[in-house]
Amino acid sequence: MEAKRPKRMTKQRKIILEELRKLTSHPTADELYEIVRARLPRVSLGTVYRNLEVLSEQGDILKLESAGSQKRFDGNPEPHYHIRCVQCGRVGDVEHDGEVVLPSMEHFHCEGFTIHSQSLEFYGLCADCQEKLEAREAVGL
Amino acid sequence: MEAKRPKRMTKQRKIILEELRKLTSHPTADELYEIVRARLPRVSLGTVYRNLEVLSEQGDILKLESAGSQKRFDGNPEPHYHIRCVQCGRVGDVEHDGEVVLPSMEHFHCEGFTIHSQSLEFYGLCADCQEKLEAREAVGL
DNA sequence: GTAAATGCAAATTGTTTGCTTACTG
DNA sequence: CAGTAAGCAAACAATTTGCATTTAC
Repeated sequence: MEAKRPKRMTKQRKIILEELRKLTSHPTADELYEIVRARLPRVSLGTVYRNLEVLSEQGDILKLESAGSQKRFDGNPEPHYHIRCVQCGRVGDVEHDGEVVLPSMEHFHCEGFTIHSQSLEFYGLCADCQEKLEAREAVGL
Repeated sequence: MEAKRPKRMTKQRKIILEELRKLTSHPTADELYEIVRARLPRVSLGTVYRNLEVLSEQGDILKLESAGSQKRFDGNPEPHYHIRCVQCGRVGDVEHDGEVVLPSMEHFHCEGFTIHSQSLEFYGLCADCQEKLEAREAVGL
């Protein structure tokens, strides 16, 4: 049994992580690519994808796959709740007052699956989409 | 303001819905396409996609989205909980004993978003992936 | 020095769309 | 018989991969 070789902290990986940590916007890979390009003009989109994968495997960031067409990434690896705009796919962090008590996992079961975790997910509209919707309604749909 | 024209119940749409209703496996569009082809050899994958879209808009089925991977479809449109295999993406229905009480939505808030709904989602491993994992562990990873 | 990671481009995968023809209501 | 929907193929979008070269350790 061989030891797992260590991952290298390349300049690219470091900058990708730094830039993602600065954001609270849960960017997609290509959004982050555009940002990282300001500091690394020759970086490739493939490198961004590869690094986001490695960083999320290592638990340094979160990969959000819940819905929408593109994956989004969160520089804050601490478990927390997310809301997704059902219109455009944008993701936000959800705050809560007091402690959140989820129903105990023992009460749930599923034939053919081993349940490992559960999460509460929120859906709604982001301010932009909310605004667009109201503008359209004002005209009479 | 015009009335919405009714959707036609074509042979294809009917069979796609019937076959999806028979399944509890939450198939992907191409899995369902293969099944439907047994009854409609000349059906196209595009037709399956278009119909799954229409049927989910009408609330006849559920569209289960997961970013970056394949959409899955559920012939049971009643709200219920799902588990997703973190390895292969397969989806199962989660049963529960007693009533499920989720934390009240008033305790959650998110700057820049209007929260409309919340849902509990489960993650784990399907029997196949669990088995493969155990086989690999037995050899010493 | 060596394996891991990069940049680049091409390949894959899942899904959508344009267009002509067929068929439902 | 009007217009929705089908079939087919080509287009698209997001992500992944192969390979020669560079770089971290």
